[in-house]
Amino acid sequence: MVKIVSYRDLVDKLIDIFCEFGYDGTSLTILSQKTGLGRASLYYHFPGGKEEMANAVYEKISRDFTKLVLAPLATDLNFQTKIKNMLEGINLFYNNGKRSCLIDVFAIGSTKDIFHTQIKNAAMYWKDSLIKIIEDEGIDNTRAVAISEDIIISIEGALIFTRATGDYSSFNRTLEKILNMISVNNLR
Amino acid sequence: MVKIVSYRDLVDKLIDIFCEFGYDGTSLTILSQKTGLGRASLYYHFPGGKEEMANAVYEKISRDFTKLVLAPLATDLNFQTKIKNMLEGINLFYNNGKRSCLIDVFAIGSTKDIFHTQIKNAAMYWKDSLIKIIEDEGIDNTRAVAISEDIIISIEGALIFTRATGDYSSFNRTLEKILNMISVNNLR
DNA sequence: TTTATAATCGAACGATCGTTCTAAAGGTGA
DNA sequence: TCACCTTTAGAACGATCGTTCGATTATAAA
Repeated sequence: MVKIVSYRDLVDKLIDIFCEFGYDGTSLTILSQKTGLGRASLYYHFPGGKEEMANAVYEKISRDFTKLVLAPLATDLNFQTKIKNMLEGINLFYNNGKRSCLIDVFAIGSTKDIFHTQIKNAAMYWKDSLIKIIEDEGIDNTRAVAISEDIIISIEGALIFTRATGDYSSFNRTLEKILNMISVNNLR
Repeated sequence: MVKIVSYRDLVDKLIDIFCEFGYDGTSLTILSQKTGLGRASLYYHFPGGKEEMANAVYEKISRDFTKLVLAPLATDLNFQTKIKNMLEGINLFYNNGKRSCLIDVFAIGSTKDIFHTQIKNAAMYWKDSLIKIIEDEGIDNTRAVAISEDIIISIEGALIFTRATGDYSSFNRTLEKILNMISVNNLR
């Protein structure tokens, strides 16, 4: 096990734990065992307890997603490059499809109500960002909306399919498919 | 609330409950309140307790999926009709995208290890069924695999996206997109 | 070395978990 | 009415939950 030496390491470890067991399935006993910290030590770092740990995890994930996936779309680079960079960000964010649970963990169970609005806003923002840069390529709105949804849906679906089958190659295949699809010739 | 008058109604209700709270998030207190049955009454129907309830739920879902989604692919009808019937089955199975959690509930938390193999097999069988009928249309294997994965991934992704955004229309739009995609002219 | 703060720990708390208990109500055929 | 089986119910069990407690160790500046 990777030794935890900083707060950042601790949050990274919490991400793995919540992903493996889900929020409701993660007990303090599990958290203590997997992090190597005593129960009281966890409460020293997160006085709000389990819920504050989930918040820290969500905020870390949210920052990573913004940096790796959303930020590349807001640059001044050309269209193809922006999409390519976004897909590389997706690959990093989801660790080649191996970390497929990031949304589901918070979309199910006790955390559902807490994070639903934030997840919704993130999805909408992602979609709107894609629509904007596709429209900038001269594509009409209706088609831009369809393409944007298609991109996001393909990525999310590939994550689910990959987790179900254990076949990580299908995740990478999907990312390549998206990259091929968005050559300007294919857009129209 | 719909009154529960039979074992079948009870299992249907359990599906809704597990979908809403997840397996680990569903307590016996919740189960008792939502079904209107006392704790001991639940144990009368499911002596194995919570785990047996989850099994009953999974088996019901599995039967529905086989009947609504897989069976249409194994008929003697023409290709387009088979796909069309499958998509209608998907629409029924997922209730227009409103029941998007059927897989995730069992793929996360304590039930993960129990049902992982079964979920994997179901996904593979679905994919193989699609590959077979696409190859029957004269498409080579490599392309048939890609198309099959694309269909499943689009459906699963649309479910995730729909749950995140609350926009059920994108689910139906995705099903229509698949139907348009699989006209034999577009396949090659 | 002394002192102050940061970080750790396991024991123990009340609450809730899944489960089991005993008993009663409801229904059916004799 | 009676006996019998199905189905119901809530109280109570031990176990585990998330949380808090008092106290000890580690770190670092004085």
